[in-house]
Amino acid sequence: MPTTAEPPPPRARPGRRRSEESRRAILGAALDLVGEGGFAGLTVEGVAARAGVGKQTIYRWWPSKADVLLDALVEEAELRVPAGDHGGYAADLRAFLGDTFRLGSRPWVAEVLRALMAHAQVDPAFGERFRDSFLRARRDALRRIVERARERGDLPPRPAPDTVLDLVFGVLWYRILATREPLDEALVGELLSVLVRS
Amino acid sequence: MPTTAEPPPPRARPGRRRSEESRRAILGAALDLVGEGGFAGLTVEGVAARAGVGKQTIYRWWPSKADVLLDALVEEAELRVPAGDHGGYAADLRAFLGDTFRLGSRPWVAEVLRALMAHAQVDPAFGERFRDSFLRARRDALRRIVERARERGDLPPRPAPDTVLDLVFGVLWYRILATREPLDEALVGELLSVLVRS
Amino acid sequence: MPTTAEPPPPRARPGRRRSEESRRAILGAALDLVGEGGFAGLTVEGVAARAGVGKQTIYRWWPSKADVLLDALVEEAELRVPAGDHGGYAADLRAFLGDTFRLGSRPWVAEVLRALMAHAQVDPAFGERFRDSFLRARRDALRRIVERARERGDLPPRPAPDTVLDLVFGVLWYRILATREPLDEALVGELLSVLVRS
Amino acid sequence: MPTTAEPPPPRARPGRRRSEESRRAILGAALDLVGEGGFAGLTVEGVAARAGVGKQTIYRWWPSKADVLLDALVEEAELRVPAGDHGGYAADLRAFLGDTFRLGSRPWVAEVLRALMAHAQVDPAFGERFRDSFLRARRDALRRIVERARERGDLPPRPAPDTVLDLVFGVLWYRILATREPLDEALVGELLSVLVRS
DNA sequence: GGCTAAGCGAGACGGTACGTCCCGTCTTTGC
DNA sequence: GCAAAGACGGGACGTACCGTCTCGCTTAGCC
Repeated sequence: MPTTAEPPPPRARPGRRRSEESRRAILGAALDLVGEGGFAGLTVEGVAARAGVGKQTIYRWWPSKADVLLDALVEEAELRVPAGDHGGYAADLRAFLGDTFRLGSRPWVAEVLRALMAHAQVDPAFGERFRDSFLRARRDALRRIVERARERGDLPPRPAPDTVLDLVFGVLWYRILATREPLDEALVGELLSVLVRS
Repeated sequence: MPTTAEPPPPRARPGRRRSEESRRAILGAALDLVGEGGFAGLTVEGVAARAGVGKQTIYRWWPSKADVLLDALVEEAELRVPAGDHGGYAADLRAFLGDTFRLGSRPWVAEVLRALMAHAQVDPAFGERFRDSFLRARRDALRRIVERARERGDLPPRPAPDTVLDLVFGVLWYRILATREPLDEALVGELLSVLVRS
Repeated sequence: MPTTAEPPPPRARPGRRRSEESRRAILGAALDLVGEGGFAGLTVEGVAARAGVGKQTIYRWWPSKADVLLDALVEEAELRVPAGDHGGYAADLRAFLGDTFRLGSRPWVAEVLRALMAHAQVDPAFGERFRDSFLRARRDALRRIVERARERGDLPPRPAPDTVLDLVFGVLWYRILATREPLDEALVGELLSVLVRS
Repeated sequence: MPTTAEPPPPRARPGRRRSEESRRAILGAALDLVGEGGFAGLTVEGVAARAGVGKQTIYRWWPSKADVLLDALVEEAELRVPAGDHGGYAADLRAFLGDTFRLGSRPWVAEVLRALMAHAQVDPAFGERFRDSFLRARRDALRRIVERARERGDLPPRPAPDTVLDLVFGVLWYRILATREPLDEALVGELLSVLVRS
């Protein structure tokens, strides 16, 4: 008799359930503290104290304080992947860049992104998680746009699809991390001129 | 006849001179420790112990351990600015990218660059120093190449000079920090195709 | 029937309890180190290392290293207050002096007493604690003996009770701190001849 | 021909002479600092800075900062030994106690005495110097008085001469170090009643 | 209703590194 | 050769957080 695949029972364990209230308080406190003192001002002890929570509760659910922050970012910033179809490569790109830059222009988001990328360099385990979840999702969204253009025959022969991703995210992160210049409409135009060769 | 102002004699103060031996030992120890354990393994106490030096001697001459590392990088990697004239924009660019990528391909250099950029996000004061010295010098070198091309009439109308800088360094840093893919010859080709529009 | 007020239960707080093992290890390490290198050889770092304990655990429970040492002395030396009734002033005094001198003749006790009195001069806050707890308790014990003699009519008119305390403890401490001559039976006789005027 | 003993030439060494000005500035600065922050506030670096002097100059002439302080005390307090003859034991004692207590009642003197006795416990080498010079001189002064009384037949049979010294200096130091009660006329009376048995 | 099993706030624990203070020494220029 | 200046190796300070480990308590499913 073949065993049928069971849908995993969503909840059968005894014991107290995870506190939604604490979870929210922790994410909120993490954002608060990063906003106030940058990533250097974000400590597990500080989050616990601010959230009115025991440190153990944080360590129980997140492997590091950067993971807390990443969760907070995803939850708070409504990080939808904007890969909708706007009828053409240029229009799709413009929409993607507009959405992405608009998000990265909110100061606290930029601050959190800086903190995450910095921590990814220092904590290799988090670095892997960060690349494999957050960064990959962003790349995949843009890759879908490029792929769609290729299928349409919309895509210029150069630069190659992967280079498109490197150029777009390279400039984005470089401005956030290094020059701190705004992600503005002018930059969208420059990028489009490079990528679309109108 | 009035005496003309003399250039001030470079040294007249009393007191023991700064120890060149200690300075070198500190820079060497910093590179060693970063190589062994990443930036997380770099501590002022560790550097002092490894270099056979008092902690105060480090704090006396560098504002933070990241500044030590930056000095060590500049001194060790012979960071010459490769803006020589190769006869044309494409050739100049190719030379610059080759030099730069060759340097960034050495693993310990990449490790140090990651550490510095990460610390620049966490320590705002160091961030400013890092931007205003190291990053600016790199940008200026490339800017001179672009400028020379513009004077020659060699420069394509798009992308704009500043965008060139953002694209080149954006991709460079993005690969170092995020994707960790190699800075190889293929990337040089891709960049040239975008920037020169052959 | 109303319930009568109950004495508060001695422990209801959450959180891990203080480690008795660490407490003992700290006191023991403090005595060891003073024995080996005098008070100058007693450092918080040394105690922590020797006791296998974090420095914070010491700072959490004692305001200074001298307080650690005082606790260790009180605990280790079984500092009972020898104010038993031996039938008369002279006998009481003789018993008190014998007990006290016997204690102060143990080399490590003398070493600790020197360290405590010295630190009391250097650290005013500890000085106050030292006077108000340790020194006061010793004085009170002798004062009870003198008081009992006064009630019995046993007490000579001079010296006044407070002067008795000053003379006894004065000589005791002077020998410990200054001359370092032994606290021997001869001194007991001399003091008795002065205080009792037999 | 026998060589005649030459009187040592009082000054023949080459080089700059010891600066009297620096010496005075150092002693003054030491007293200032002890007055301001107790012995804990007395550091060699502090004295050097306050006196406008190099640290080496201090180390050249004094083995420890406590020796500086001792010199300052001796120089400043005009520590004459008051063993003049007043015609009888009681009168001599009264004069000695009066002089001594008057000196010890000046707050800065008491502070310095506390510091010296404390440091003598912590630094064994200084302890020996302190006992063999300062403390011994005080004891000798009182011993001369007692001796004179003995020769006159003025001295009571008890307490023994050495006990007299222990009692007097014991009470004196005990008040300075432990109880911090004033060295007043009442105490002189009490001591006389014990020592003279009028 | 009692039992077992989480999860919770609280907080003490062994550690590591921080940045500072001061030590006592050494080295330089200048008198 | 003494003096001021000041850098040097070293050691301890007291603090801040780390990540772990009990506590007493609460909240859930299960027999």
